[in-house]
Amino acid sequence: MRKKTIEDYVELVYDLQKGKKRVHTNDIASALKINPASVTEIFQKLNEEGYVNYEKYSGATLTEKGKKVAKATKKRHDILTEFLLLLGVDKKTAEEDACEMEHILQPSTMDTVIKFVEIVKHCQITPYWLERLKRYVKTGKLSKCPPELVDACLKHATTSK
Amino acid sequence: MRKKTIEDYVELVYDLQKGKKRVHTNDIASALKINPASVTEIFQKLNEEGYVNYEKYSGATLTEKGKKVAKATKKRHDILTEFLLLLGVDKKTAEEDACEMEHILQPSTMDTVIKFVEIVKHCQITPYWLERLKRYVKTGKLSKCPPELVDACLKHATTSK
DNA sequence: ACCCATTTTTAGGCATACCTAAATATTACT
DNA sequence: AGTAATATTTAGGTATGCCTAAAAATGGGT
Repeated sequence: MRKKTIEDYVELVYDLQKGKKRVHTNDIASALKINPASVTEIFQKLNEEGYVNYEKYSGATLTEKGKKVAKATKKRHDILTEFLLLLGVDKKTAEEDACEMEHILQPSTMDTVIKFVEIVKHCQITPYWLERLKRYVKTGKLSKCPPELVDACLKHATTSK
Repeated sequence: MRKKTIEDYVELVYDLQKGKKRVHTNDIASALKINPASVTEIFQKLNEEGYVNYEKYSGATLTEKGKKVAKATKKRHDILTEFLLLLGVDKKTAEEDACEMEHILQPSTMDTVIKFVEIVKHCQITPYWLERLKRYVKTGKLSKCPPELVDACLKHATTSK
């Protein structure tokens, strides 16, 4: 199975598993609007590859391996969504694009994104130029950066080398 | 054909077309390290769908439609690479991840990325906190943001509302 | 405990994007 | 121009992730 397929399904099983013991083919099928028969096949393969414990007619639960993948994928998803939101992407689009990005970005890129989000979130304020970016994205108008601010940044940029 | 497949092949034809009249199945095959026979099939389908002019034994050229797709894809690719480089992702990884992202990001997300790159590039200096991010990515150590800078930003953030 | 509705699986099919082996076209050389 | 080497295509095959239709298992109501 493709990485994307494994991660997508395992993540969904993880979400649907909350509040119930086992996830049934129908749960996945209706969530994804695909045929239950297709989910049966997927479950069989996920079972073979050790991501779920699946038994005929009684649904599936995640194995430790599956849980690990699900949590990692979900974490990437959440961080990427937050990242896109910070940049000014609207919520729906951020969710959707994060859903694709979570499968393709390499670890070192994810690490960079994580640190980006971390820095911005731990700032006492939203960085000025991020606000500028959001305004630009929303209105299409780009304001000029105040010279005093450039100077202030410049001072720190050079002193830190 | 899948969007990704069309874009990837058309983009490659575009690159290989430079300096020669027609792109042959072998050119693509050796670039992608796949079997020439597979490229024949792809060319036939791209031809049917109007992205290339393909004729047996004589290779393919891009149609206007194909050129348009190739240029747009390439542009997205370049901007995404630049974006990731700005964040501190290393060159090789940036190229590779851009290559995947170029097919999945929605137009509004791409627009945001474009504006991000634009703002940072048109800054007289590299924004201070972007430098901080790069240092953090590289060294794993996160320096504290100088209070004066926070104050300066804060002033502009509030006055601009 | 039995029957009927619902859920789930099985079996067989399809498109995509790849493969190998064999056939055929092109080209380059003498 | 004929032939050998190379390039390209055809034919047939594979795995993936979906489908439909039909068979089989499950479970709730009386």
